[in-house]
Amino acid sequence: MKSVNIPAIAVQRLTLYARNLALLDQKGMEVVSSAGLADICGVNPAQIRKDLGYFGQFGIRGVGYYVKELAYEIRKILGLEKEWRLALVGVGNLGSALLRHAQFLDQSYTFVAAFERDPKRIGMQVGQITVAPVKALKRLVKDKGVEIGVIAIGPRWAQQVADEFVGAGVRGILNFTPVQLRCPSDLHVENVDFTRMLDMLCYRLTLNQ
Amino acid sequence: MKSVNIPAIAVQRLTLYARNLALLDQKGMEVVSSAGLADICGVNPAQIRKDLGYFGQFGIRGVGYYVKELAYEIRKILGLEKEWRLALVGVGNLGSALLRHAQFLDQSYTFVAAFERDPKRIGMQVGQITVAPVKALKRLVKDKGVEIGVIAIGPRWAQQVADEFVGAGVRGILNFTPVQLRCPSDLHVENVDFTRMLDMLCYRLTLNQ
DNA sequence: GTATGTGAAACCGTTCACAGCA
DNA sequence: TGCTGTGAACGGTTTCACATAC
Repeated sequence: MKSVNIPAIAVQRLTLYARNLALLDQKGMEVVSSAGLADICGVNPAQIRKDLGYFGQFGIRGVGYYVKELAYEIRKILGLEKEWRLALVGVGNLGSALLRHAQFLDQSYTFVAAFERDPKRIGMQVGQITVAPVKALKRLVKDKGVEIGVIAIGPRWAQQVADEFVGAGVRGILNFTPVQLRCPSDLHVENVDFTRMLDMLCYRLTLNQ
Repeated sequence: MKSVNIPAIAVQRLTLYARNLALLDQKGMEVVSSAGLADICGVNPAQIRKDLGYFGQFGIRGVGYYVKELAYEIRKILGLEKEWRLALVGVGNLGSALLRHAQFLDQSYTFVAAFERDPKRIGMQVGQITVAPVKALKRLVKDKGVEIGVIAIGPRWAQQVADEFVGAGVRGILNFTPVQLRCPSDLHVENVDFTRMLDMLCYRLTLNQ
């Protein structure tokens, strides 16, 4: 790995390459060139080579990249060759969908706890998990070694739940609310705000009439 | 509006400003400076002024921006001062959450139809909407003047559903599957892929030990 | 005095083009 | 020969700095 600062956008594309390499592997393709992968991903071939170049040399000149090998290397770069323990707050429609399908999406992610404010939902069984009260968050997060907190509630209590997660010692938060969380700088937050995506879609539709 | 090409990333930030201006308005704040808004949004003050500069002059020198007025102007720029009609495919956990809360999130968006492949779900009432079979998509999308299609199903049939939407004449797609849709270039697609967000979070956590 | 609007400068990311290697 | 890896050129975005206006 080089000492230059790696742009976040390059890492973002790495996740894109990972997805498409997994698909190519499923289809039985063994080797792919930067041009081939670039075509599938909708980017410039040189960009793929540059992005990979931040982390090492994974190809063979005159040949290309071995699909399985490159897929593995990227997963290793992204830190997906370990199991990440997640905890969810908010077992509504969205939260339930996450609980049920997380294992499906990637072997690396496992929900080990789920919390709710609504007393009616506490004790519910969703997938493998029993829904606990938010009061129990700090203890369970510590006991179960949760590393990533997922917030899938309405915007109103989002900040408070984030604070709870911080207090309990999680290192990252995946935030599904449209709220910008105020968090210590050593905590990593990724926001999934589809309402802003929708707004951008409308802008583009409005531009072209 | 100026004739220079407006960077997509500037529009993305516009949606951020819109969110925070709405919050400031709710709190009763009447005027805000680019420095004040920048602090809240976590960007550089000059960037806000530049971004706004692409679309016109909205501030008063020596004073700042009127919160309500700027919020309105940005909504107008984004094309949110009209009602957008959406149709959903996939009334699972995620889809149900969208149907129930869309009106909540912004007055501009209304779901006018919802579709399912699963016969068990057809005929279900979710919010104001009766779930219809995918077979009826083309007719209903045309009859109800749907402009934006929302795909919230598993990855397997995502491309096929996208093709249906294209055939039915929608102009934009909000895609919640991790599949990269192949669509005609005049159709606008926005992807909401939280699995990639999660991967990026893991990368950052892995970097800092 | 204060904060916007905007050219100019600095910075960063993308693409080119080719040396290097299988 | 063919494709990777990478310095250099290019283009675009961010930030600075100040003239301008309230």
